Amino acid sequence: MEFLDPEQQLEIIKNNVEEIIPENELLDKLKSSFESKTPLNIKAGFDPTSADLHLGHTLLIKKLKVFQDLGHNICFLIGDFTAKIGDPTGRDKTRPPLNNEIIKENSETYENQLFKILNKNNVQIFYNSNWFDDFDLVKLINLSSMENVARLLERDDFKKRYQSGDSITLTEFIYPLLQAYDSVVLDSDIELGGTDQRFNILLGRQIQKAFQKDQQVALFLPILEGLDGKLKMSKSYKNYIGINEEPKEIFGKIMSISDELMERYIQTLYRDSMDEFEGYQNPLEKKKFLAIKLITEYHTQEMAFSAKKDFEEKFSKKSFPDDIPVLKIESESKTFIELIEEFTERSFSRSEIKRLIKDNAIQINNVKELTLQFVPEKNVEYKIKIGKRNFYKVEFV
RNA sequence: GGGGAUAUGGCAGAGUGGACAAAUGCAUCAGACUGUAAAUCUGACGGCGCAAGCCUACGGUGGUUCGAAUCCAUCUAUCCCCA
Repeated sequence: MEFLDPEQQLEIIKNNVEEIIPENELLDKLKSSFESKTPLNIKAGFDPTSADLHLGHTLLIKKLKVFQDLGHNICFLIGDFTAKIGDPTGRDKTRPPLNNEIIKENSETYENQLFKILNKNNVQIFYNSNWFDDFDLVKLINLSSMENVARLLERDDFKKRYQSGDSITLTEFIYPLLQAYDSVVLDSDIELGGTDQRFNILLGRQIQKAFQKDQQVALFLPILEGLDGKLKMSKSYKNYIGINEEPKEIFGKIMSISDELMERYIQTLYRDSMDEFEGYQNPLEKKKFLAIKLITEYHTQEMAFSAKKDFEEKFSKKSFPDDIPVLKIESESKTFIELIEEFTERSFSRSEIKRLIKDNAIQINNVKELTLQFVPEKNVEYKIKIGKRNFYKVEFV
């Protein structure tokens, strides 16, 4: 395998990266890899705490792609064991542990999502249960002796929790050590992670040294904000866009972010192709373009445009979509509320339905002024819209 | 092991015997407006009832009281201090 000149590689790698620690070591590694014609091991780890990889993860995976294209070896670590403990990073509470089945299911979905971005070449996937499932106490104690409590407590998230009197369990202290040990097993040369992974990844260097291994270089990528514009994008905050999500959903979610947040998304997600966005003065058009670009990346361009069309029909023109199946509902001696309950499959409580009616949020065939006493005619197809996003076609029999 | 503090709705956080389905903020939902599922404004926001009202809810259980989120007992959980 022929490698690019190390200096050139470094230039490419540095793009859209927050920080590299230490940068000169990275160059050294690239140089020796170049001379010996052996690829570097690039580690990135994910805990399978959810089934979806989301846009936040893609920043990292795209960077892996960069390394892959440069000919290096990608070590994708699925933390199926560590997921059971829960990464305390950025937490203000102890994370609830996950059970084995969920972890297993999630792990399986990761691989195919991963290869939406990466090629299969030079990618190795590791599960850390392989070495942690029978990790014995002696080893654990030995590992624990390599770090001290004072340093752990200096970590910002632990410090805050400690000072405000919240609980920190001993297992959470162990987590960073395990992540660090992964680097030992994988002979990691470079570990990628969000800036919030600073502590964990740097601890990897320390532990590798203690095991008399070469130390990895830490490479930090920007953190993507969640849809709320406050917290980081994460499944557990329910503020994410998953790359496996329906195009319509992705489109909608993008349209729902604030104009301000859109700018920040463009900057973090498309820092390399900012110029494509420059032609758009109008925030509406810009947002649509962002949505199309994203959907095209993880689905197809065709789907992206159809999602756009769908959005415009539904929300701009407020027209009723065609592709809604007609539900047949037995309406004999049922009240309006009971009928709504039935065709919405109880997505609303009765009190909610009443409120919606009161707020004029339910419209039937474009009529909004409804009362609880409304009695539909039989054998007629009704177009029913509840709120902005729920459409039903119902025929009462 | 000893002493102390705390536990409230999706989250944060008031309330310390009746006026409490429980202030306020965030989140959520809806309406108006709009070039946006943006911003802004308005309203709703436990369940059941057309309604009067009823039921469930302030960590669990059991009491005191006409009446308890509020008082007492006990249990549980978390935190702090001492050892």
